[in-house]
Amino acid sequence: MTTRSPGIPIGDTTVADVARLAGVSVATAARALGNYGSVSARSRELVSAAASELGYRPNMVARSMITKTTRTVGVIVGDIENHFFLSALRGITDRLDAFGYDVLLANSAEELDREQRALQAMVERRVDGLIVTPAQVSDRELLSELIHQGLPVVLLDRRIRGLRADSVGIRNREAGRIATDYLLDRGHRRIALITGAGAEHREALHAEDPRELKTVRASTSGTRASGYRQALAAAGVPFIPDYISVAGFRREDACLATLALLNLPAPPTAIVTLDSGLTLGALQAFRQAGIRCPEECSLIGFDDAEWAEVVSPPITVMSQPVVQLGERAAERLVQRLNGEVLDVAAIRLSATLIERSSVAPPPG
Amino acid sequence: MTTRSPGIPIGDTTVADVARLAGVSVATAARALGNYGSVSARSRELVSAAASELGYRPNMVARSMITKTTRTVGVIVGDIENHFFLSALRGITDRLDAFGYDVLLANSAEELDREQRALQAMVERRVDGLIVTPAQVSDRELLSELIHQGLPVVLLDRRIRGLRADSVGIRNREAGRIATDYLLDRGHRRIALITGAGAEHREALHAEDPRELKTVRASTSGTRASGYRQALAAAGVPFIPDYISVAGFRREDACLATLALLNLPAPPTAIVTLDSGLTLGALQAFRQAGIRCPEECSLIGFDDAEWAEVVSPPITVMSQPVVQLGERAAERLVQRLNGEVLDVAAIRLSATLIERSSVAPPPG
DNA sequence: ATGAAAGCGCTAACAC
DNA sequence: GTGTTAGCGCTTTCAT
Repeated sequence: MTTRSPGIPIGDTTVADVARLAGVSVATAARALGNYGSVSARSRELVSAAASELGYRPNMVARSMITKTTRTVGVIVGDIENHFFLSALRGITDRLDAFGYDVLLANSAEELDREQRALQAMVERRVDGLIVTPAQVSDRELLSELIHQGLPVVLLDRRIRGLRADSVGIRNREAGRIATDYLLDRGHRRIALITGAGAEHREALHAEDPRELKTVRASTSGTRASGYRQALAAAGVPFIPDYISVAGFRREDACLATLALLNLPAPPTAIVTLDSGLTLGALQAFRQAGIRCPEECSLIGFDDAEWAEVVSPPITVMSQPVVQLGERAAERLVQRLNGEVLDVAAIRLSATLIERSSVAPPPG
Repeated sequence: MTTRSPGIPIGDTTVADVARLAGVSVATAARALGNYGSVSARSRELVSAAASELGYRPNMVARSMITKTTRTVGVIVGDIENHFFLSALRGITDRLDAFGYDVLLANSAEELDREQRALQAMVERRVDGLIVTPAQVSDRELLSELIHQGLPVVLLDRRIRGLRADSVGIRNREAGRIATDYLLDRGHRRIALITGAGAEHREALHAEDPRELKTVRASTSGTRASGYRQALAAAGVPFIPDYISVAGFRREDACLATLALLNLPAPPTAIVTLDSGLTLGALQAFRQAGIRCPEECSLIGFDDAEWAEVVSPPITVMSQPVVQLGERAAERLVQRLNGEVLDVAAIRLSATLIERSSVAPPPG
């Protein structure tokens, strides 16, 4: 039940008003309201009665002014429509909520300037910490400066070389290796990989010398590709640059890439797609080209999307514990927010292979 | 290039510091920095030089204190993992970003107390406005009070009876009718509908008297169901309560519901699912029961999910312009934030039917 | 165009 | 346990 009359704008009544009505000092009222210091039971009652009569609502911005903490963390995601971020966000908000933090959300849309603007805005709003999925081509300048200044930052999914910040993600190389090994074990030798990495990484990904991959190592794709090459090498299967297809980020790109792969003189008998959007694209290509999966071409994807077991064939995937990833990022951040002194850590969780029906031995 | 030395915490330098270094008054420095009032070109230069030398960063919280505006809008979504909200969020953040507003995000997880807490937190943080997808069972008390106090609020997707707030969504009755008509036109007479509405709506949805639907009209499901019944009535097809299946919100619920429907003495020859998760569940059930779609049972879903055209069969859906819905909500809110005096409006966009291959004439 | 000074609503010393 | 007071960093009269 609300005792106050309607039409009174929010924030019209202050602690001073409450104090006056309760017949106590502002300090006492503030203590009672803010639940700190010591207040007698009687004062507490008086104050809370006055507060509810006046419809008092604490003003966090005034409080932040003094305490220099906003209990807000900024979250910058690369692409808000990507299911990965969505689930991660779920983990982040749930955990953060439990610790009493609110989330200021920004979508960089993988654009550098939007990321920078978001970063700027968050600093000006004095967020207590940041969880960031740096855009593909990220300017480490500002982020790095903020970290130096002591702002707690945790990087999600992607890492940035030389940035002294915690990061949370899966063991990408291992995941790439497991997926490839799985295919190798079933007899595949012509295994293609479709990645969504930016075109700027094409050369490194195609290079004969695996050490070139170092330049793209910060990207999840580069690391997964490196796992793929490790697996091939271990099995004595030669690396064929043409089998690495650097598609764009959209599904259509992956569809085209798959079609191109299928038209190669020696087309692959199996394909690994590095994210769920790409998997969808490959599936679409199979359909268009009339290729039966897994009979004619096997497929293994990344990320266990909601549709993965409903499509036909149900897709075998490397499943990332996405919600957990978000949770861990939030937890790590909260530790720092609590003032714990921690070494910079790269928190890695394992992706797990979920066997379904999109992989079979190669034809013939 | 950053001129300041590292290690200086954010917010350590204030306008006063800048003013001192620039040799001007705080007022002048503030005017130059905040880009208001009038400042001579010379002062402006002096100030901005001093500012960058000191690495000055405006403090929005102090500014908000004075201006009583935070340039922040709160967004409360019902289920952050639902693709619908995700896309809507994309529309919201993009538009809001363009207008210079930041987003404070909260996930109510369809729980009333979390919604209330989020609302409370946002008020205390003095957001300038709110975009809310009220939880299924929403307590209109607080929201209603806030609206009365003049806080701009726009409701997304769902509406709340008796709440004087703008709302944005699709024409649900029309959409329900179109989907049903489409099936009717192809000869179906036994058409089932699977909704995710809470169990509390089961009775009203099953009632013989369509007027009962009024009680669930605020829910999107109720209104869509009402369109379904309109269509049946217009075609002279009797309404069969058993054909309305009130599933939970999870995919498994829909799967079970579909299985039950299929086991009816006179099973439906077509099914309408009211959201994409339910569609996935129905598909799963078809697979489990070995039912061929559309040959044995047709299916028409709501929401054009990314996988809709890749599954087999590709699903015919009522596509909601989700991103646009988010954009319109944001735009409407900004208008109010700008002080425009507007009547309360229910902004309705149309859903469109996307024909694919999950609908065929009934068997036999 | 500029400056001095008065707060915004709250918390944090510091007395009592 | 309570009150007084001094700010937090900024904007905003109101003079000049």
